[in-house]
Amino acid sequence: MSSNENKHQPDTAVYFRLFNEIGIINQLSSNRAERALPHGLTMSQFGVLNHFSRGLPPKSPLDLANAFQVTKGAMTNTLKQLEGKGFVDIVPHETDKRSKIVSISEAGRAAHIDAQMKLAKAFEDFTQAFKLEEISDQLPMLEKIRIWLDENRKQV
Amino acid sequence: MSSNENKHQPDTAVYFRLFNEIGIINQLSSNRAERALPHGLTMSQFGVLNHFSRGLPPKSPLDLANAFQVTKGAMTNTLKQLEGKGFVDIVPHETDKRSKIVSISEAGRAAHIDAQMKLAKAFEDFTQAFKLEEISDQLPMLEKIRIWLDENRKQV
DNA sequence: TACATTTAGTTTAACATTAAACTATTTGCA
DNA sequence: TGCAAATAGTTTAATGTTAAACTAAATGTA
Repeated sequence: MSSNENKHQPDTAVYFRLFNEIGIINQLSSNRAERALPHGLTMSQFGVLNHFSRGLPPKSPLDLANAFQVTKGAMTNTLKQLEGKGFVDIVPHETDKRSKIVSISEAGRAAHIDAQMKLAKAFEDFTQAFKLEEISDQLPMLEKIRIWLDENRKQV
Repeated sequence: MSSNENKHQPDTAVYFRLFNEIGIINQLSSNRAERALPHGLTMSQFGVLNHFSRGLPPKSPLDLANAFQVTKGAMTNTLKQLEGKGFVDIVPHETDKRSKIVSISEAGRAAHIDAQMKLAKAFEDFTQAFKLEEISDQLPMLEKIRIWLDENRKQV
C-alpha cells in the first residue's frame, strides 16, 4: 500500500521533501557565501547593498524589512552594521518624523562590486557544474512558491 | 548590451537569484512550520525525530550532525532538548567510549506523528495551491544541487 | 479639537547556531 | 609498546534572529 493511496489527504512527504531540500541548500549556500564575503559583510548586509545596487530607489527600514522578510528589529541591526561601515546613508524622512530613508553610499557601491566579484569566484565551480539553463528552468516555479508563501503568511 | 553578452564569465545573476529565492522560501516555510509544531519542537528537533521515524537505524550524534549539516555543538544542543522531552534515548556506544548512540523513544514516535499531523494541517492550503506533480517535478534538480553543494563543501 | 489607535523604529530577553577551545578516548605508526 | 595524531562529544563566546515591550509621531474619528 503506497503512502499516497488514500487520496483524501495529499501525500505530505513530497511537500516536506521540497522544504527539506531547500533548507539544506540554503544552509550550504549561505555558509559558502558568507565565507567569501569581504568587509565582514553578512548575507543580510549584502542583500541590502544588492537591493540598492540594482538601481532601486531609497527606502525606509520598514520597507527593507518587508522586502527581505525579516523583523524590524533584525533590519535595525543590519542597517546599524552597514552604517557603521559607511556603506549606507540614513537620513530622517522629510515630513514623517517617525521614519528614515536609507540609501547606498559610494563606499557601499564599491563594496558591493567587490563582494559580487568575490561571490562569483566562490561559486565559480558551481556555475561550471550547473548550466545556466538548468538553473533558470527552476526559477519560475520557485518564484511562484516564494510569492505564494509571502502572500499567504499567517499573521506577523 | 545584455548582462550576459560577455561569455567569458557566466552571468552570475541567475545563480544568485536561485539562492535568493531559496533563502526566502526557507525563511517563510520554516517560520510557518515552527509555529505549527507541538511540544515546543524546533525544526531541528523535528528533523531528528523525522529521520528516525523513517525507520533509519540508531546513529551517533556526529552522524546526525553530518546528516543535517550542522556543527557537533548544535547537535549536542538539539539532542539535549530532545532527551529532556523524553523523545530520544541516548546510550553509550558499546565499545567506543567516546561515542554515543541515539535512537527514538516511544514518546518520540508519538510526538512525531502528532507533529506531522499539525504540520500537514499548517500546510494544507499550500498543498491545495500546488499540485503534487509540480512540486515533485522540482525535486530531482534540487536534490542534485543539494548533493553537489554537500560534496563540494570547502573545508569544515 | 481631543484622544484613542496605528505606525516607524529601537531595545530587550531568549534562543539556535557557529567557530574554536577543551576533555576524553582511540588509532596509527615508529 | 609508547606517544603523537585523530576522533567524539561538550562547552564557551560571539552573533543574528525573533517576539514583545517600548518611545515617539501620525492618523482618524467622535
